[in-house]
Amino acid sequence: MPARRAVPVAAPRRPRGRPRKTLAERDEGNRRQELVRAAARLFHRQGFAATTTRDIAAKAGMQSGSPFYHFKSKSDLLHAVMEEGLRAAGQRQAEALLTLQSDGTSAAAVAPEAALRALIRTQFDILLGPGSDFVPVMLYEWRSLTSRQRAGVAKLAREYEAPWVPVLQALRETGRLRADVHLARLLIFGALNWTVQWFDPKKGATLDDLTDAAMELFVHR
Amino acid sequence: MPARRAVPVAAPRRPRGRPRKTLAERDEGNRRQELVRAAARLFHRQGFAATTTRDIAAKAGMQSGSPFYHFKSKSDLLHAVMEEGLRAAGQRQAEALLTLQSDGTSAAAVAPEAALRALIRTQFDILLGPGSDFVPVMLYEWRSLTSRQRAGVAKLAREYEAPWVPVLQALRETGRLRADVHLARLLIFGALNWTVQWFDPKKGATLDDLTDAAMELFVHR
DNA sequence: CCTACCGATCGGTAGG
DNA sequence: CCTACCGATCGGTAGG
Repeated sequence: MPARRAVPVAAPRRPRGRPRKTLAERDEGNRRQELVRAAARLFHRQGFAATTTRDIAAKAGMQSGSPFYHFKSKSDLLHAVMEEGLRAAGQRQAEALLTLQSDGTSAAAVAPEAALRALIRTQFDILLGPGSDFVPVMLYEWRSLTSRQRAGVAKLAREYEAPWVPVLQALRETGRLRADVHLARLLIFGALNWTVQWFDPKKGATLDDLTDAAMELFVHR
Repeated sequence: MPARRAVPVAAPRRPRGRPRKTLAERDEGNRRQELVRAAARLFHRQGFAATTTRDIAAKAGMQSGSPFYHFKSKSDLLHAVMEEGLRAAGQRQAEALLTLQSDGTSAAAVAPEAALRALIRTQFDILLGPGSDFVPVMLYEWRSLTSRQRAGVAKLAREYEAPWVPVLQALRETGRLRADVHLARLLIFGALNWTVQWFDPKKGATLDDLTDAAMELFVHR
């Protein structure tokens, strides 16, 4: 048998195609998420412009340049915070509405009022509950997005807002709401969103108290 | 007659005491006010952190270092914007309430509802009417004050808010409001303050429309 | 993801 | 109030 031609020695064989993730690579998604979480908290507490990418890196345990390995720009980080916030919010809202339909109470009569209560309670949880940095950042920092990013976020926000309209419409038809439905929705959202500015759980009121007060304020007897 | 001793020639006689203001000096207050106005508009449009003192100087027709002749720091300028906003707002509110008392309608019955309408309408004017940059800046940028400045602004804000409570209390006693008075006031303020985020006069609704919608939403029949 | 760095910008000041 | 400037900070990048 002739000596085989020398072939370039291949590196130790590795499986073809997409490599199985090593431990470090599997971490990658987590590191990215840690950055988003750190950014959400800092943007919420200090505002976007007053937060440096160095602050965020430090909070995620990285060096100053490292966020830019995961995100093209500071504004992309802000965008990621908002998208994550709206995604989670939409999911929670959908779950709340589903629970409502399957809880067995006779739909027709109680429905719109119970639905509004569920929507409001969910909104308070998103705005003020544990881990609630993402949506407040969206509410108070959307000016800092590029206009292209802003358009995308606005679309997600409209999807989140959509389920409120038929509920308010139904309440209006039963005389429990007098105002124009669209203006009412905007005013109600303002009342809820503004709680981010003043609500302090240490002062005694709970999110349920807040929900009761809101229902009493908006829904007529 | 002996020659008089030479006396140092005095500069052209000027009146004693506080000098009459020259044109340039009379301008000084105006220049300061121009800075505050320019700052209010820019802080409102871009946010405090995203506005540079150079932006403000340029808008007031000055060089980059000149704002610091009038204000010790950027944060002092912000503080001046807020104090001016609250001062003007308090004055307008007081006028609105006075007009109410002297318009001749029999007080007892209509009073609380008419009073709430006047308060809301005034608030919309302050937030959305012509020249309405100052109070929105206060609402959305108070975090950027030093804690000492914040305490002063908070005190003025409490004075502005005070007249709302007895009005809401009276409405509650006549059954036109069901919610707790203090929570109701906070929720109502949120609904009004949030209009800064979405109200667009070009979309057809007027401040009177907004006032009607708010009254219909909050005041039960 | 770190190291080392750049270019730009910013609040603020001295001196007139 | 302008001129001229400083020191610090910041978003972002090259190269490994």
